[in-house]
Amino acid sequence: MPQSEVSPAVQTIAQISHATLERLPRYLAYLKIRQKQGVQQISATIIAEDLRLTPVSVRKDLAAVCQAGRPKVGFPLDILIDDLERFLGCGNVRDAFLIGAGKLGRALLAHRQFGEYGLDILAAFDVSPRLVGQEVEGKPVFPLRKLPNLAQRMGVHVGILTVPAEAAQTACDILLEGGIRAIWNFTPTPLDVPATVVVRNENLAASFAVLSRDLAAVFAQEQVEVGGTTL
Amino acid sequence: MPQSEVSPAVQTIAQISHATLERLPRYLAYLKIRQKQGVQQISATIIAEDLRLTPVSVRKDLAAVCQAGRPKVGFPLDILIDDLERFLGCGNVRDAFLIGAGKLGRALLAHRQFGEYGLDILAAFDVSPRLVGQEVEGKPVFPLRKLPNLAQRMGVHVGILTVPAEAAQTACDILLEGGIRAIWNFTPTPLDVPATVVVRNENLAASFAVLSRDLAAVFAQEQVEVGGTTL
DNA sequence: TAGATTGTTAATCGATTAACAATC
DNA sequence: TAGATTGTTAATCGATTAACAATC
Repeated sequence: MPQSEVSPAVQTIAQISHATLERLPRYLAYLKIRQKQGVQQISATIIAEDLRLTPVSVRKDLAAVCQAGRPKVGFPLDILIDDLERFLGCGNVRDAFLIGAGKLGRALLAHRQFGEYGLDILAAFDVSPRLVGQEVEGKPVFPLRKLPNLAQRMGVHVGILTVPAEAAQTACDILLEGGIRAIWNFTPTPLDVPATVVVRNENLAASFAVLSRDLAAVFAQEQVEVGGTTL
Repeated sequence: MPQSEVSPAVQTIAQISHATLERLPRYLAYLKIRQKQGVQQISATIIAEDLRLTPVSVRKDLAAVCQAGRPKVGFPLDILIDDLERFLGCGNVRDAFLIGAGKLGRALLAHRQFGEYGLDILAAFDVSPRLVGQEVEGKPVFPLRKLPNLAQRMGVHVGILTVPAEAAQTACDILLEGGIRAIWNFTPTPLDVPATVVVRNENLAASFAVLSRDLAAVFAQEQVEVGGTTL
C-alpha cells in the first residue's frame, strides 16, 4: 500500500510515442557521459541545450519515464538513468540472434554499447562453411539451418538481419520458421512477414539522403545570400 | 525552348519533405530489384503493396521526383529509377571522408551500395599508427591530422564519424578545421558545431528501442486476447 | 467507352511548440 | 519570499489519409 501509491504518470513502453521513444536512448547516452563527469543533478533545460532539443520536448519525454523531477533542482542523475535503463530494457526482448556474419554483422556484434540499451546478441548464424564453427567477436557462429531449433529452444524472439540483399527473404523465412517475432532488417530488401511479426528497416542510404539534402539546402541558402549581396 | 517547357511539378531536394526523402532510397532499392526481374512498367499501387505503404503516399512521393507517371499504365521503370538516382545524387555532395577505421568504419567502407545513392567515400582517417598508411577495404588510411589540408585541397564537404564516443568532439573539431560542412555522426556523442554545419545523428540504439517497443506491444496485445478468451 | 491509375485538394491525425499553472 | 524549474493544457505545425477530378 505505501508503495503502490507512488505510480502516477509514468507510461509503459507500448503507450509511448514513436518520436519520444527514439530520443530516449540519446538521453541515456548523454546522461551517462555527464555521470562520469561527476554531475549528480540535471535539468531538462541543460539537457535540451546540449542535445539541441527544446526544453519542453525534453521535459515531456522524461515525464513519461521518470517522476523524480523536482522544480528548481531538476532530476537526480542516478534515478533518471536508472528509470531510462529499466524502461528501455523492459519487454524482456533482450536476447537476439544475428544472421549474416559479414562486415556489418561483425560491426554490430562488436558494438558493446547495445548491452546498455537492452540488447544482447547471443550468437551469429551464417551459411559460409568458413565461418561456421568459428567465434566472431566472441560470439559463436552456427549454420543457418540450425536457427529454427535453437531459437525455439532458447526462446529467442529477435533476429538481426545482415545478409546480402538477395539472401534476405530466404533468411527471413528461416527466422519465421524459428518463431522469431521481431526482425531488425539491415538489408534493402522489403521483407514479407505475417502481420504478427514486427520488422524495423534500418536504412543507412535513407539517412544519408537526408544529410545530403540538408547540406544542399545550406549551400542553396548561401547562394541566395551571396547573390543578394553581390549582384 | 522545346526542352524547357517540360518542367512542371518536380521539386528540388531542398524543398522535399523529410518523410518523403527518407522513403526515396527505399523505392530506388526496390525498383532496382524489380528491374533485374525484367519488369518494365510499375504502378504506385504495386510498389505500395510490396513496401507496405499506402498507394497515395507512394504516388505523392514519386510525383515530387518523376513526372513520367501515366494513368492506367503507371511508371516506366527505367525513367523512374533514373529520376530517383539523379535526385538522390544531386547536390554534388558525393565525396566524403570517413574518420575512424574501426569495425563500424570498415563495414561502411565496404558497403558498396552507397555508391548508388550518391555517396563516395574517398579515404579513411585514423590516429592508430597500425592503420595509417595501410589500405582498408580498398581505401587509403591517412593520419587524422592531415584531414584539414586534404579536405580543403580536394573540396570534400562531408565527414562520416565512426570514432569511439570519447574521441568524437576532438575528431569533429578537426573536421570543422578542414571546412567540412556535413557530418554523419555514428557516435552517441552530441556534437558541438556552428549553425552552418549539418549534423545527422545515426542512432542504432534508438532504432532498436523502437523495434523492442513494437514487439512488446504485440506481446501485450496477445496477452489481452488470450486473457479475454481463457479467463 | 469503361476502368484503372495518376495527381490534387480537403480533412484528419500526431507531434511539436507556446502559454501557463504548480511547486520546491 | 522570489525565482527557477517541472508538468500540463491549448494552439500550431507538418505529414498522412480520404475524397475526387483528370487522363490514358
